[in-house]
Amino acid sequence: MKTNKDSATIRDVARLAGVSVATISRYLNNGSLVSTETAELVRAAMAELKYVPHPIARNLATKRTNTVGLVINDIQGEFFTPLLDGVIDTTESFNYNLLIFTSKRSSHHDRLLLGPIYTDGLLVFLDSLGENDLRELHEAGHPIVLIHQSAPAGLDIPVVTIENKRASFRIVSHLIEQHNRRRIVFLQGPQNNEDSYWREIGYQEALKDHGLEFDDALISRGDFDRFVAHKSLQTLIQNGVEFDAVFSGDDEAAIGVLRALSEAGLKVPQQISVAGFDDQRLAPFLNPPLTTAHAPTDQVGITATQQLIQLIRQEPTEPVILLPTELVLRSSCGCQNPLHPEDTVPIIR
Amino acid sequence: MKTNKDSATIRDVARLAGVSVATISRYLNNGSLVSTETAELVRAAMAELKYVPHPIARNLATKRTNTVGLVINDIQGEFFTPLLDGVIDTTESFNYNLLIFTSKRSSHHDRLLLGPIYTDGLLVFLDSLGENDLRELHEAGHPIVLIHQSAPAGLDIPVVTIENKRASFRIVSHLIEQHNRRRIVFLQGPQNNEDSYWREIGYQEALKDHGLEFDDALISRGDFDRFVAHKSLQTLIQNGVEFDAVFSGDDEAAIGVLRALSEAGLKVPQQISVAGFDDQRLAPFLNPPLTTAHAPTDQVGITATQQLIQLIRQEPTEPVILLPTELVLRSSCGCQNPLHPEDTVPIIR
DNA sequence: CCGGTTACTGTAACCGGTTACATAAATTTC
DNA sequence: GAAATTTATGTAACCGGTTACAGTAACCGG
Repeated sequence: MKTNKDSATIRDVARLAGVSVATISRYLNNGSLVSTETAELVRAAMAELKYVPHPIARNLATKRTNTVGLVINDIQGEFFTPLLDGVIDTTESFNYNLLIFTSKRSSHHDRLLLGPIYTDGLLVFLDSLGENDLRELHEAGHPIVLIHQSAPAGLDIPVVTIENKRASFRIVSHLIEQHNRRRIVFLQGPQNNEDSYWREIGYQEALKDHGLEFDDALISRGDFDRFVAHKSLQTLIQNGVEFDAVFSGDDEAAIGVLRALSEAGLKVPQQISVAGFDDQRLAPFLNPPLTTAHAPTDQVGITATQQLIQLIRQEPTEPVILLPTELVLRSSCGCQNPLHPEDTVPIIR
Repeated sequence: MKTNKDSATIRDVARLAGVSVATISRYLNNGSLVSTETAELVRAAMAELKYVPHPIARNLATKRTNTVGLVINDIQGEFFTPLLDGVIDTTESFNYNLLIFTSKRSSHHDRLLLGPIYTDGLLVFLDSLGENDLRELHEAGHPIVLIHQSAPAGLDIPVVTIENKRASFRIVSHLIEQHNRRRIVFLQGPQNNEDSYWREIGYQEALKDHGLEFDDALISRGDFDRFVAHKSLQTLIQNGVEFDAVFSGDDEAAIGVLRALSEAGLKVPQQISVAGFDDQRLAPFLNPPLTTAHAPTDQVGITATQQLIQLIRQEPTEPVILLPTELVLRSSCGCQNPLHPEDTVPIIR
């Protein structure tokens, strides 16, 4: 509509300033290459024309895009928002753009090849990318940082995730030491989920450390899903398996656990202690409020993005970063008096 | 590392196929322009070289980017995930990329000018963009769709939002008709928030429709914030204002309301009915489970993106789309028996 | 005063596509 | 069978930047 439909180009500026386009470009990219007087001319011309360099033309010429890509397949889920929040904060403060790729549809190979062209580097969440794609991108020299997933054998791709094992160890130890629990159910996450793997290791180590023997019958599937966890617990109860606590693998599964226990008439925490993992937004609102481990998901986003930018800039990076998790004691383990009505309507996370 | 460091260009393909670059380009963009035999040659050459067109070069030449931008300032908040989910689904199915802009930092004017170059169109959420920026972009002919915010006077920018007034009317009518409430508190959202504005109108119309008179003393601020709502309700109670229900404006504020009522020893829903708006993930987990209106946020994302793509393609669009909201009756209004323990550990949203 | 730096600047090729225009062959029209 | 049209293709300019290379002027040391 307006006359500024096509904005000024570098050649317009050059003409107005009476210099060559190379000089404008130099002024833009490294001011020190231009004399003070010329710089002033250029500045004036740019201002007059309201010149803004065309980033796409620049991308094409430099083969840099100033954009990082986030590859993720499941947008749902509580952790996504804080993760993205951290990523955005960091990309913004380094003046990078953020492009989101999801691999819901199997258009993988079309889009993946686009990735390296549209972005200077990729943040890859969980198993959003298969090993082959990962290997291919990495070997093509494209910077990648993995989130909540370790690198396939032989690929030195930096990883950022959370300290699952230690937190899991502490949760289980807490149930044993403070609440005198002896038969603690563990619900596994989805197949091949690394978070779940380490949580299970932490669980086992805590048992061992306290002289409790590992009982296979206490291990069941939760899939980080309330329905699956609900079903698993029902089965456990029906089969008459004895237990006095449930470590549900994550908070989402804890919802199903609490439900199943409630339906079976089992009191939490009086009869059964329950603990989750993640400290999702709704954890304090469960009944009773859920004891869990706080996963610093926003920090994961921040740290992973920082690592990626360092990688892009060819600065040194850490091969593996484990961010510390923090125990959050609420009522479901038995720590606080769950009869206080206020506890069920918390105002603070 | 590998030999494919620099991938094949259109000229490589042209050489191998023994045709001109223009022919390759034509084959790529409109197959019907090249003869069947030539097409076969081109196809073979492309396959042999594993040729993939360089999207950025294409962007530069065509001035189209196949990318839509989402401008949003608050990543936090429950509604963001479903919104984004809808946007991603839709951009993916139309083969568009998605670029996220946030305007946390006031680097507005640097980045905004980038917007139109990096993207073919913008989804603008709430008040992420000031009226001036909006006007400027719109007048420069850049496609925009507004989400949860109506267009500034004189700008015919399509809008997608939810049907606040009707849902609000139904909630309040429900409290009056089914639960015989007469003095219903309404907590306003943040200043100038349009959702809140229409919810308040709906509230007033429902009162009027049922012959109840509007009482200024029952209106207070909630700001869609649990702390603000908590404080407001405390004040109301201290001042001895009589009321028998609270419509908290949104679910987040309802948390503070429930807390304040619980602290004051007021029973929900026996003495006071409470209703929220949005149907956030945690609404069923509040105590008692919250009666609210379900906001179809994922649909908002889908619809807005569809509108934007239509706008980009110069197809006709709707000036305003109001998506229907749905009443979700739980216990906090008095509808279900809140003493059933299962109700406080729901397994279904 | 002369060869060697240093500081600026311009020319022009290049990044990898698209597309207006021109041309030649094939087809249709009368 | 000539003119008009259609179909297929090539040539080269263009999108808007960057940058290798070359050239000129000023500066420096001996």
